[in-house]
Amino acid sequence: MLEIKFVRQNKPKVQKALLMRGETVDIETFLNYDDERRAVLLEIEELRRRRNLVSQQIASMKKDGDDTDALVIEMREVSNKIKDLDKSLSETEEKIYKILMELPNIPHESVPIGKDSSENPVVKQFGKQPEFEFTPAPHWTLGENLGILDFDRASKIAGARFPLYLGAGARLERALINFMLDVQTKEHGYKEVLPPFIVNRKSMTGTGQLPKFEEDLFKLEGWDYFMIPTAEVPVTNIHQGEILNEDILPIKYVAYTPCFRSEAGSYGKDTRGLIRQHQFNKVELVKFSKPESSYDELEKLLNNAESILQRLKLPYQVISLCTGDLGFSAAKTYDIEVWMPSQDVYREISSCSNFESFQARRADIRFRRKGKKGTELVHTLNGSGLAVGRTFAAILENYQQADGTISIPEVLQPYMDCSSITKET
RNA sequence: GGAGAGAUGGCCGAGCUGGCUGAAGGCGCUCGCCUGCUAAGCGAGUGUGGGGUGAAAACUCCACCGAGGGUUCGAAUCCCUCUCUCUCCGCCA
Repeated sequence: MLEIKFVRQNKPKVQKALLMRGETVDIETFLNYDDERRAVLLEIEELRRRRNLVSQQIASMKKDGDDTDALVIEMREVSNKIKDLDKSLSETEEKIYKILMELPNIPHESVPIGKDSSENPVVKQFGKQPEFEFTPAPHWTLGENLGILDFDRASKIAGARFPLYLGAGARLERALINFMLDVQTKEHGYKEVLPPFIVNRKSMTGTGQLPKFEEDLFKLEGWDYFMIPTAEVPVTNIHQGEILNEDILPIKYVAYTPCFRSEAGSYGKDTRGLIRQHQFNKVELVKFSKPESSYDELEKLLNNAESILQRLKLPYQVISLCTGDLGFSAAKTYDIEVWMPSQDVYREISSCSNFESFQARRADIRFRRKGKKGTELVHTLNGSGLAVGRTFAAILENYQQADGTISIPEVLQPYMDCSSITKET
């Protein structure tokens, strides 16, 4: 959410930002509602002031035994007037709120301008793409042949787009989760949290999934509860409505959670394999930062996420999302894309964003500076560190051998108790 | 599922027979003072949001005592609905 005052005072800037995002929102109408709101507010406040004054007068007159009937009658009318105006005010505010909640964040000045994902520049690359003396198989073929993935049975249990890991596959998934958590907690100073996987409407609104993107979520029948699409939601909302102490910033959390997404509108895309599932595992990094250091924190967060791929020796590249491809709540986003040999393409495996005060304003997360009065909104950031299912897929594909077995990256071997996955493991 | 108790400022905690209570007191924090009796004492200050005037400092107004309604000239205080927390019973793990 943007601040209404900011929109009022920076109309050209907001309009330009929306245009660069390819959004069409009528700021003019919005600001007219705001004018209307303030005009009515002024009137209401004047009436309230008068009522407050006279009410006190009535109190003291009663104490003296004076007759107050005339004043009481007059105030009865004033109160009715206030009630009417209040109603019209809340109607106007409703309209303003609706627009405000669906207004996306302003991109940071360093975000490249572009219309869609085809214009996202690559900002760095790491690792060498493996060369195979055979045609590399896709991970679903490898996984099914080894008996560690079973999509047929998964669809029997739940349906399309659900994973079933078996044996060494289940162990590899768990090894990855533990490895990622260990690196982030032991080496990068993140605090591990294990949050609820179901959240209420307020939390979803706080991080920006609602009200605009309800169709992307799984909602619980008969409850105003939603399955989390990412740990970002419960973890960012840990500090919802709080005023934080300056000296505990930045706060760094890492959380493993399953994630649930309806994937509405993605029919026909990535129909095979682990890339696009209704349920997948993710280790998420979340930060709360002071405004002046949030972009430094974004770079560090990105590096922390990258370090997982570096240790797994998986080739990847980092792209900076351009204005037209930026997510609703983000001011700036880097995507990390891992090399997928079977498709000869880099696939998104992490998304690291700075939301600045956009989420903090919605979720009401502030901090207080020492020796200064008043509070300020914190900046929130998050990034995958990493999407586990996609990491699993990348390992299968990049580490596949001619005989269809998978060698295990060295750093994972202590977690796996083996150095390769064969049919026998 | 049944019975009861509660929700007040950064925190703790009064007020709840309606009217100088935006809210006592304490803690914390900030600034200043003092200091031979040392994690002390003294003094002052210290909520949030919104509006108006102003270049700004500032001044001023309105709202906020879990949320939303109601009663009333006037509500933290009375009534209703909802949410959450706690205790006891039942049930399940």
